[in-house]
Amino acid sequence: MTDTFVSNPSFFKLDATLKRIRNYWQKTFDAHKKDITVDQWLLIENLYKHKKITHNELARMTSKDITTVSRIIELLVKKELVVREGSPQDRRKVFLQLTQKGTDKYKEVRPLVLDMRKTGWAGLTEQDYTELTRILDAIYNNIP
Amino acid sequence: MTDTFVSNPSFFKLDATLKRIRNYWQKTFDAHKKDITVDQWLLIENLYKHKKITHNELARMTSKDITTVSRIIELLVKKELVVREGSPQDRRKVFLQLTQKGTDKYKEVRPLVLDMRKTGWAGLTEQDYTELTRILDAIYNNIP
DNA sequence: TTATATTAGTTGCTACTGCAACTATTGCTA
DNA sequence: TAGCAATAGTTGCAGTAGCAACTAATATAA
Repeated sequence: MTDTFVSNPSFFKLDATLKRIRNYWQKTFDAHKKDITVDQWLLIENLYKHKKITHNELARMTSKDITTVSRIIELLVKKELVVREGSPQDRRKVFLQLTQKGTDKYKEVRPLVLDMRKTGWAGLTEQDYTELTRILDAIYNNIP
Repeated sequence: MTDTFVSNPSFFKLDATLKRIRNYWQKTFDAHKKDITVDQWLLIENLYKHKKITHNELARMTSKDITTVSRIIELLVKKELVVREGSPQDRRKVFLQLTQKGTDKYKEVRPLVLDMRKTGWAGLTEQDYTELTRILDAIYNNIP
């Protein structure tokens, strides 16, 4: 591997791309008055798929710090999109669930997200997707 | 492009990989007592390369908001790694430059960064790098 | 069974992000 | 040249990120 190669700013490119996507998503949510942030959406999406999970599990699934999840959930509870429910078996645990309003929000926002993903991948192939996944996974797993 | 494909969480994978890299870099900086954050490093790196630029130019180069750059620079000035110098030609502009201490910091930290890049790319080829760049650029340019 | 370790979650703190509103300065145009 | 638009930068605000220290509850080991 050449030195030029190693010096190249892949970190920067990842960061720039992600920011661009995040920005686009947020602007689209705002334009459609969805009253939601990108990260709030990510939590809702996972809660929809897994129905009833704890802060910890949600944190692992979303690659977020438990602290961060706890605070985003706080906001979602205030918006009445999520309810917290203590576990009777283990009183340390708190189960999270979408409310009806939360489920409705999911169904409202999901089409926007699908559209935006299509936009982002325009002109790219499934092969490209596989490659991207492979390379990102490799980098991820290289890091101690 | 299939629906399964579009539903796949590429955003999430990008985010997770970037967080992992960022975390690894920060922990390495801390372990070597470099007293610097990853984003502070990115600004220093660009100031080293471009010597004398404004907040605006630095923001464009790093894909950061001018606001963010302004505040990170504030911290770097406090650490005496950067000096601000008003432009006599255009009194709205402020030129930024590394101090000697800032230049020293750059030279101190740079080897760590090169090592970490090598670690991240272990087992991957230049071809992989080219592919990643191509795909990320395509996504970036697809976004309106 | 008591002491200790582990686990779940919250709170405090510092830093990065991005929008909106603001000041100061410069450029452009009627 | 007066008036307005554009540009550079800062400040206020809300949200995300992650570490450290904390509480509460559960699990484990002497």
